[in-house]
Amino acid sequence: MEVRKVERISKALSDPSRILILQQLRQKEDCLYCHEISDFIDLTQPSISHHVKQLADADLIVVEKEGRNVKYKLNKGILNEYVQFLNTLKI
Amino acid sequence: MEVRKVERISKALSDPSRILILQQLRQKEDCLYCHEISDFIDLTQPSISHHVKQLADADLIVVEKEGRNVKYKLNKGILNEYVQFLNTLKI
DNA sequence: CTAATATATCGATACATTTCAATATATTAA
DNA sequence: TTAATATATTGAAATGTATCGATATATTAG
Repeated sequence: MEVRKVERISKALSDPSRILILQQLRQKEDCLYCHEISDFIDLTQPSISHHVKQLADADLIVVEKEGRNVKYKLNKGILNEYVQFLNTLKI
Repeated sequence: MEVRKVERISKALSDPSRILILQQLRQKEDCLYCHEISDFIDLTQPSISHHVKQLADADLIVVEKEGRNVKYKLNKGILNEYVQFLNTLKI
């Protein structure tokens, strides 16, 4: 994995709201709807949209449109690649 | 691992200079001296000191004084904990 | 087609981070 | 003890990020 990508993923993971979104994604068994996020994050809609974008730009989540709703899934592949990179740092 | 800690480690990992320091640490087989960092990072001494501090505050590196020199080691334990946290996001 | 709903984008402000020059501290050498 | 070396801290400028209100876009409902 390229350093630029590691940077971007790390930055995406460096915010409490975004970590919470990923944790809820796991709890919801990998299928979180956009409008559900405001249930557990006390920020305005544009702010939440911004955080989701960071996660999507880092490829940590996959965005799927369902009519006028948006659904997110965790991209386990990229998380695995990231973990693999971290493991290379441990010799 | 607590979310605050995940945040701090992620932030430490979100900068190219800091990633490079960790990579060189691995190459030097876990024993990098402070003054060696300027060989591969083109920043002033205070900037390098700042980056090293971020890594140390995140517990990613262990700092050891050797006379007037400072030596760094990777903290593999914390990296393992971080990876373990990331794995909990994948169900 | 029009109104309502869901999400994204824009522009501005507040806050955080990076970087540097200058300076401080700590250790060794002379 | 004084000078030299290694690293840390401070303060400031530049840049980046988070947040919000306002607005745009896209989809569905009526």
